[in-house]
Amino acid sequence: MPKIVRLEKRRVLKIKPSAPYNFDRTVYTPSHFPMPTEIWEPAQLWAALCFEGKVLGIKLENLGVVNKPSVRLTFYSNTDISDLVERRLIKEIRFRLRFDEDITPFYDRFRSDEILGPVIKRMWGVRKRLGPLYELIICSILLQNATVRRTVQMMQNLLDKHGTRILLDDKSLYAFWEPKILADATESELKALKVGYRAKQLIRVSKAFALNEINEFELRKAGKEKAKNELMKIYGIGPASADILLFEALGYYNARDYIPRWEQKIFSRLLFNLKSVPSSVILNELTRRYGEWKALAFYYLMEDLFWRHRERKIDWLEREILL
DNA sequence: CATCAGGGCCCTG
DNA sequence: CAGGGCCCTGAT
Repeated sequence: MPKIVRLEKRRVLKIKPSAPYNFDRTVYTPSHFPMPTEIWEPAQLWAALCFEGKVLGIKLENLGVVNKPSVRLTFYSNTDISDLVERRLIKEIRFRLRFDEDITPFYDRFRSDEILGPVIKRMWGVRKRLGPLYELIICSILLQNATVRRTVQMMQNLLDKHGTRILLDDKSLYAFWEPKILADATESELKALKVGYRAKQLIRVSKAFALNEINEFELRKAGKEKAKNELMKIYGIGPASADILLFEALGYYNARDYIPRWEQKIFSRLLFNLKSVPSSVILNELTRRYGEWKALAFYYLMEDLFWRHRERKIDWLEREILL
């Protein structure tokens, strides 16, 4: 059982993101499996994070509208946070939530694309939020060769054992452990949490982070090819996971060179209105249409589909993908 | 009951 | 560069 911590409110501030900014569709991604590190409700997001070794809670509230965005940010913690750490934290949150990004070049270019155009209208102001590299690496390892259901279970087991459960308002959520914790764990200890052969990978990647052999901030500056190279050196990270990380942690909007089976089925429909098109053909079409924006375009298409499905069930998606 | 695939990756030949 | 094995679980 994890230690449970109730955090105290520390600081509130207001941020004005550049317009357009679609709060709900940026902070919540219905195609992703739910992470116990955060809870979303319309216009609100609660999140737990481990930042510079401290367990923190944050709450984001949407006070504006897409074309006149405004966000209230509240920090919670139990330890003192220096002004310097706080400034870095705010900077990091601005960065991850893409508050200051100009998304309009993407819209200008694809507004009249027959497939992406209508999607852009519905997804107006959506940014690709970036996630913490270490957490995303753990996620991608847990996703491999597993059903989503099992991935969720492995994640829960790990967080129950090694994470910190925090309470914010009436919400209960989990902050990740520091890499050092898993770096010092034994394989059999982790296997008890039902992660199977992934135990070895989890330990090795955690060691690399604990020893600062992988540094998220360095990788952000490294450039795409170098970053990809470094990521693929990690035991347990191959081409599929590297794509995810380049896009979701480092923000490369063209990082999409691999299509897993379940996404292949979806994009056969979205791009060709067919049941099964080879992934190589999908990839070529994606590149032909969207070039350097192909990963972001892919993301827009995918999330739009799942938002539509949320609002009004899409039969084939339910039947063929979500069982 | 057994068998198998599931949102890959590593290792071997 | 093709193919087997990997931990576990729920589906068949």
